[in-house]
Amino acid sequence: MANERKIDMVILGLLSHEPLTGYDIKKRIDGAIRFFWKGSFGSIYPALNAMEKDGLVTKENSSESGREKIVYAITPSGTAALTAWLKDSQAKNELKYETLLKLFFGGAVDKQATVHTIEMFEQNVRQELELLKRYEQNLSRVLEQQDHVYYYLTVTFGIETYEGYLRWCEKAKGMLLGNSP
Amino acid sequence: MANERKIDMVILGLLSHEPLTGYDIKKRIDGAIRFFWKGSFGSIYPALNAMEKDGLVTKENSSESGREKIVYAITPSGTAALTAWLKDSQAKNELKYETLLKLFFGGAVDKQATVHTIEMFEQNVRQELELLKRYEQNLSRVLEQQDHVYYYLTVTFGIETYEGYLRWCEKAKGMLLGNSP
DNA sequence: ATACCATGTATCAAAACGATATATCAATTT
DNA sequence: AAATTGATATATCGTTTTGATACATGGTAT
Repeated sequence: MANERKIDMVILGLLSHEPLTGYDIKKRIDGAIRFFWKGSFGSIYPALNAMEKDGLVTKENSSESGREKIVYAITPSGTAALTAWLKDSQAKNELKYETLLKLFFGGAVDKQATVHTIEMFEQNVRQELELLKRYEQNLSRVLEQQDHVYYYLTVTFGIETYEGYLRWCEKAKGMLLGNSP
Repeated sequence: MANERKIDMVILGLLSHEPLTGYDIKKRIDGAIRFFWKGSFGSIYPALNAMEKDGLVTKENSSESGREKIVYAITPSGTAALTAWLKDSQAKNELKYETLLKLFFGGAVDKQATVHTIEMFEQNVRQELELLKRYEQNLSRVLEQQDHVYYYLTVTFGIETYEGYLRWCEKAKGMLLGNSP
């Protein structure tokens, strides 16, 4: 049972649009993708090497423009692996929310500490939500263009959930501070 | 820079209420906690051993009722570690949504495949939401009791976000199937 | 009887994280 | 002109976590 590396699919998905370096891939993951996935150099570079050996991608040294770098491109075999994964509708969704963990065990400390944890969370959500809304505005203008729907939908997913987070934060703070009418 | 094991905090939090075996801890994590965190035997047992060596927990062989087992209890030192973590309002929240990943790269396959992926997600969310709502009903009756607020709030967090997920699923399916009026 | 499932502890390979090391190039500062 | 800074770029290392597996016991239903 080959324990399928998920990072492979992220990389293949990105390479299906254009050839990229490992560094490029990391930048893409830290961009729009970061709202629902992440990946580190420590997983990207080993994965690229393994996938090159397996024939899913090709590497090419390019020292033309500026400094030396290794540009990776997807192969037909890589495209096959990507589409096979995409066509499988089963997906594992997993969230690790340290904020919720601290809330769950909040009984061991004073309420103020837990409220503060929620406030930090709230602040971060507010910031990210603003960013997502800017993305949405820009994307809604080019929605007719091919494939932009998919990007757009991941953004609206973020907006929907983040707005839910903010509603919950208000309720949670009110309940902890005893503002029940 | 000791890379603080998060599983330690989950274990200490659970042990702060009552002594437990490793197996018990796993069951607790797979219960109410699974909506915002997870942990496997492969991390629980090694963590328990390490923490016993560090004096954060004590182990005691108990062969009294039925078969042999090892019951762990928290020490003052363990309580100190737990509260120190709880009082730090900074928290890392991270979600890995394979559903969203498949959506993001949906352009590489036919729309039906992506719609099906969303439908599978929707189905799962609907199931979990029902469960969460049952939890909420039961908890709302004992909300005055000590510490139940914290549990209750993690449940309402799940409800709020899951309801947002369902709203999004409708929108997403409509957009992909071209039901725009 | 025996089959089955929950209980219970433990380990292993593989995957991912997070930090760090190293080096080059471009832009800015001094 | 020289020095500094920050972005680019590749790579590795120890640690943590996952997911699977192994193994054994106790209770219960057939």
